[in-house]
Amino acid sequence: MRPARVAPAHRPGLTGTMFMHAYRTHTCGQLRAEHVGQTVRVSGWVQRKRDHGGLLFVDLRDHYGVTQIVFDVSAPSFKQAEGLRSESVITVTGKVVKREPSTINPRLPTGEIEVHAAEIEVQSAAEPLPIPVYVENDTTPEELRLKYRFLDLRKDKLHRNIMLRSQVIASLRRRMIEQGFTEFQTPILTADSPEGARSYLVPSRLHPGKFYALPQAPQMFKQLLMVSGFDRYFQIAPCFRDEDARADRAPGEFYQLDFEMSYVTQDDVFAAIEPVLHGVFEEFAGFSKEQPWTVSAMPFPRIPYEEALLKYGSDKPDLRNPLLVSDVSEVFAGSTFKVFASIVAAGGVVRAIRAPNASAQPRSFFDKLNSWAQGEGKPGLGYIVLEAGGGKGPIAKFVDAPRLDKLRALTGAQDGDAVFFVADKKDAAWKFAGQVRTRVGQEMDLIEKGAFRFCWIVDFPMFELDEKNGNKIDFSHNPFSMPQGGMEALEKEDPLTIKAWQYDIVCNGIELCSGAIRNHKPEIMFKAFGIAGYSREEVELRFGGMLNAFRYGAPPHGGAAPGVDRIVMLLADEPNIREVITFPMNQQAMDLMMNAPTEVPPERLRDIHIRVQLPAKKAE
RNA sequence: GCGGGCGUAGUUCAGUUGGUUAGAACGCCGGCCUGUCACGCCGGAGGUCGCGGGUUCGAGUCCCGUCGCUCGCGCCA
Repeated sequence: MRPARVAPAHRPGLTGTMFMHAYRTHTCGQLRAEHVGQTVRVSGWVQRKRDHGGLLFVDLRDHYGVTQIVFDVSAPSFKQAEGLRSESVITVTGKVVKREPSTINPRLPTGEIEVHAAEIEVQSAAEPLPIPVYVENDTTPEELRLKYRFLDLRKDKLHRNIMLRSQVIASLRRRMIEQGFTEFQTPILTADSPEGARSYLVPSRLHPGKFYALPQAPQMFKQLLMVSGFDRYFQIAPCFRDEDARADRAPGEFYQLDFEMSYVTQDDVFAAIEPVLHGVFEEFAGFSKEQPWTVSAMPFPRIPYEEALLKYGSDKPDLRNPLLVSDVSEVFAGSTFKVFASIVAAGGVVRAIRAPNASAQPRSFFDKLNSWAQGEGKPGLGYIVLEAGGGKGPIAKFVDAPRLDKLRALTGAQDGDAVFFVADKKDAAWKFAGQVRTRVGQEMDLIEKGAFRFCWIVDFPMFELDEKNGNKIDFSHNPFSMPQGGMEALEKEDPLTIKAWQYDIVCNGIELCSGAIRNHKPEIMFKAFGIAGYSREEVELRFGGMLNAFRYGAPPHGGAAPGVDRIVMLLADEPNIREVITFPMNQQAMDLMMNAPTEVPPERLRDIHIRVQLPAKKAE
């Protein structure tokens, strides 16, 4: 890593050390052959010590690199150095010496030289470490890593991930400002929004019984900034949601590149953000990699929501996976394969995943997938292997020649391929077909490597049926999105067919960004909420602030919010989002290092008018 | 809330069909070592086998419960 700041150079002519900086003249990554002969002072952590009795080597590490320090038994500092434990912080003063050719370490940028220590000062002796800081193949349990995060962050990989994060955020800022966006801050203590995820609540001391909420996103504020005429807003915005964690979802808090633009159509939003994301991915595609990964060319492909569900079995398709899903219901409709035929007759569907050249796979390949499917709670995973113009496999005998031809036509399958089947009600079928697509792609090692594959998912439905609540119509995504077709569509069309100006960006199967053209017309909002079962009064009560703003001249506007943590996670090629967050909480939303959340003294609770009512303990 | 995986020394792990005093590596402590860069060699300390109960002559091992971590489902406008 190149030094971000330059340490004061050694001043020739000063032979003593009394005029030197107290801690360092150079960083541990800085010294080269050109410094040979200079007396320098370096400070850092004792990464490793190799004690030869009469000669002792210390790898001294700081943020910038590692320098080998040599202590000779004749030096007064030798005894002190011998007693050092790993990760102690020391300051060493000594002469830069060229290494003998045979002792040069080509793996270190500073490997041509070493510092012969004349003086040592121990700044901070380290106790024995609870977790190893410098080992290869680190398998320290995460619980301990999080508790001792300050040690964990010293490790090269995590240290570089966090530096990457900072650089990515700086790059995003620069690119947004270059596109004419202005950064704003918005409140952290704000009002609870009744829609969406669970909010974190903060009790008010001055207003007994009332609560602030931490923003799930600065959604309303950014729209209000548009109403205020600022035209192009962005913010690296902290967002707070009290929802359960996942590998790619940090509990509690995360960051979004939140932005909003006035007088724009969906295409304008795409044109604004695509170069930013494309640019930042191109810029950092080589992070920690032998070869930079390739990034989808602009414009990113646009896939309508319905098509994504059908062809990829997901609303966040991984385009690195070449497998596609197709609907083959008609192959089985009225066929002798009663299981599938009856599902189709009952309104269900049969979906097929073509696996090219899978006939070469051993029987165990299909058995393994079948038991995997059973493990997912499915009856199994049916398949047909196409060979010599016919079909093989457990269900092939139910598929006669004309139906087999139809299957080939619908899936594009040829001899040598296998086709897997998923039969179920429509929603369950696309979902599981997507899982099969992923699984088969992984098992056959078909997932493209070294690539960031982007796409837009567009035309999300405005409404959906909430089957858990008696088939009530509800917003399927964001209630503030503008329905395609506007008021006319709301008045005349079947709500379940109305699309919204709503879009996601997906990269390698991860939802990176979500956004919409907003509904800035109160009348259309009342109508949309009415369809979802909310009265005018309720809408007024819940969103009065924003509705009011829209009554005094609101520009048409829209935006989106790419997730910063996920961007960094993809660039760092980390499977877990905690690897790109400096001080993450664990899956239970606890900060193991700072010990949060924690109980507070009763007087603090009295201040904020809170009485704790703990859940009843389970009966023994 | 539900399901899968894991839980043995400071750390990573091994531990046979249930059978003597639970082992190894790294780390730690002590000693030796002048060219290492994962330095090497010798010695030593270090264990409520997550916790509770049960079966058994005998449990790290089998059974039940429970707790913790993690991955997933639910959840995530």
